[in-house]
Amino acid sequence: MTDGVAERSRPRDRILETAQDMFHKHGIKGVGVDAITEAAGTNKMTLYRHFESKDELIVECLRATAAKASRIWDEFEARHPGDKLAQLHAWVQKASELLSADSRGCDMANAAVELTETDHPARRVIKELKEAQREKLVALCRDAGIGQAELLADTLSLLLEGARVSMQSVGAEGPSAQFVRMAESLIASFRAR
Amino acid sequence: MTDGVAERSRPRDRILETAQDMFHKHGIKGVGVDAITEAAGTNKMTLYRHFESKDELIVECLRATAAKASRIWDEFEARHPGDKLAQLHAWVQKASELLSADSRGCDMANAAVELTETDHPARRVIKELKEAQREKLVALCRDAGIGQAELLADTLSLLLEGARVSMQSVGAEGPSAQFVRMAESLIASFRAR
DNA sequence: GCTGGAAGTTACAGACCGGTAACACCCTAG
DNA sequence: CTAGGGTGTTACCGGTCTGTAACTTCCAGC
Repeated sequence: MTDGVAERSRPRDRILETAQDMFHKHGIKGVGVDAITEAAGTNKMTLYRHFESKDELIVECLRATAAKASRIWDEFEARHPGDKLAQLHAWVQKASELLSADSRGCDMANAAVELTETDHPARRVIKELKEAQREKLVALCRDAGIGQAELLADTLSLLLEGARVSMQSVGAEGPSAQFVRMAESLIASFRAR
Repeated sequence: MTDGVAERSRPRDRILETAQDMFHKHGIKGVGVDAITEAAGTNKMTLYRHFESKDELIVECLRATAAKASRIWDEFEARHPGDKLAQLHAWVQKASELLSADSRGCDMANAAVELTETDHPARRVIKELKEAQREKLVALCRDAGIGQAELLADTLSLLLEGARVSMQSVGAEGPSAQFVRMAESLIASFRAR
């Protein structure tokens, strides 16, 4: 039973992809390595030949998520070359898509909640990605000609972060449903200053 | 070793209080019942005489958290009787205090992240509390004479929720540091309409 | 002082966890 | 054909998890 994600590709890739999916759906502590390897159509030994521990697998999953996120930013630039304001609106649009599905929120944020040990290796990756995202959004706001770029970027960040976690508590019909409206009106308001 | 929280009081209360504290610090799945009872200066049998399962203990902890939260709202009314706008500012102030400590965020939201089973008994409690909080904040905004009360309340909710989870990813010096500024300027902006 | 119930103690069941050892297998590169 | 690396299989280790059984101890109310 190769189960879903697991076509014929290299075991390492299958494990990584399956782990990302299962961590997202069931939480990191809610999934054992046995379950991952079984769903990936392989076995525990193979996992431990490619990853030296579950913690390292977690880190690698988060890195993969970070790489995916990075690609989205390239897409903004590719679709609206030079037009930073359009890219900012594209960011809002993309963010709202994350809220429409029944997604379980941001893998990074969720991992930060689950992995309470302050020295867990995953914490570095989480912090790095979140800071990179912040810098990108600040740059986008600044280059779009907005005065208080940092403040707008941080506000938008918190709104999205809040919307993604709120969905998990009260569902998509809660406060997160108003995200686009909030974000767009904020942008308009900052532009008017 | 009665350890911190556990003075001489009824075992049930000690267990409840200790569990709340440990769940908050180490996460729900990161703490076993043995560790809780030991820290509470009692033993596992006593725990299972008062709570029929760990899941029920979790639910009871969240209910206690909800009760605490409810008391805070009474405090707003007591300190600024009738003055809804002052109460709204008190809410912002209180919210910011939650961000200054090295707290691990909102127990409800964290539980929603950790307990991925959609039919987990705790989910009802989480949703109920979050919806109650939302209604209270909406009422506060409306009674403070703000036009788009729901939208302001939802925006403030998402900002706080986002700030509390952002702290866990990037620390208190990240975007969450600007929470008060964002909230106050939002309130001012909504009042001006 | 006696009694009854709450609390503590010890031991255990059964499952699952992360991680490893030893060995058989297959498939491809030379 | 052959050699060797990647993979699969089975069994296991030691630890931890929730939850229970059987028994003892303590203490307050009568």
